[in-house]
Amino acid sequence: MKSILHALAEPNRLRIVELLRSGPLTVGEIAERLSFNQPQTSKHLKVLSEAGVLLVEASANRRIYRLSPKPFQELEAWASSFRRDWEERMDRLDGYLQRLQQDGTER
Amino acid sequence: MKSILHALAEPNRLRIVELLRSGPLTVGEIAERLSFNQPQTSKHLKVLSEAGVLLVEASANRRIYRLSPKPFQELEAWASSFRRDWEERMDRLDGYLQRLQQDGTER
DNA sequence: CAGCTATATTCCACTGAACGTATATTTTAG
DNA sequence: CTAAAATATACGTTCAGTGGAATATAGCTG
Repeated sequence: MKSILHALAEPNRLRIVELLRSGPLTVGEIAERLSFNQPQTSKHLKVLSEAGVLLVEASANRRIYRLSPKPFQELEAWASSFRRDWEERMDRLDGYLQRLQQDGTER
Repeated sequence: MKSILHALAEPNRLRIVELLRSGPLTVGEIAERLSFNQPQTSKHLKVLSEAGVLLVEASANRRIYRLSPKPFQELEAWASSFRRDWEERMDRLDGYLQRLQQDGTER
C-alpha cells in the first residue's frame, strides 16, 4: 500500500497512469504523448512497475506497459475499509442511543 | 486527488491516518502514541488537513483531529473507476469476438 | 558483423520535503 | 496579570527524489 501510494503521488507518474487507462503503450509512445524525455520516462515506469502498478511485456525491441488491476483493487479495498470504520462507529453510537432511550422509558 | 495522494504517501502521515481510524485524538496524544515530537506532528497534521484528509475541532487549549470521510470516498471512486475501464475493455473484446464468430458461422 | 532503434542505466546538479531546535501564539489556571 | 500547558510557526540542516545529458544494453536489419 505504501509503495503504491508513493508511486501514484508523483504528478508525472500519475499522468502516465491516466494515459494508460486507454490502453497499453510503449515507452516511446508514452514519452511522446506526455512530452517527457525517454530516460525520465523509463525511470518513472520503473518505479510504477516495482510498485506493481504496471505490467511489462517485452516485444522485440520494445516494452509495452499496461496497468495492473491489483493495486487499484487494493486501493479501493483500503479506502472502503474506512467507510466501514464510520459505519461501525455509527452502529455503536446507535446502540448507545437506543440504550439511553430504553433506560429512560423503563422507569 | 493529487493532494490526497501526496498527503497519504508519506509514511509517518499514513501512520497518523491509521491511528485516527480508532477515533479522534489531540495533537499531543498523536505525538505520544507515535513517538513523534510535537512540532513535526503539527506539520504533518497541517498537510493532512489542507489535503482534506483530516478535520480539526478546537476545544479550549487543544485541537482534536479526526478523519474526514470525503477523501476516502474520492479515493475509492477513483480506484474503482479503473475497474470500470477493465470491464469496458472486456465488453469491447467480447463484442469483437462475437462478431468474429458470427462472421464465421454466417457463410 | 555493422549499423540502427528502442529502452535502460549512470552520473551529476538541484529542488523540495522532512526533521530537530528554538520561538511565537493561544488558552487556561491561579 | 502572570505562569503554565497545548499547539503552531520559523529557521537551518540534511537527505531523497526528480530531472537532464551522456552512456550502456538489447534486439532487429541488412
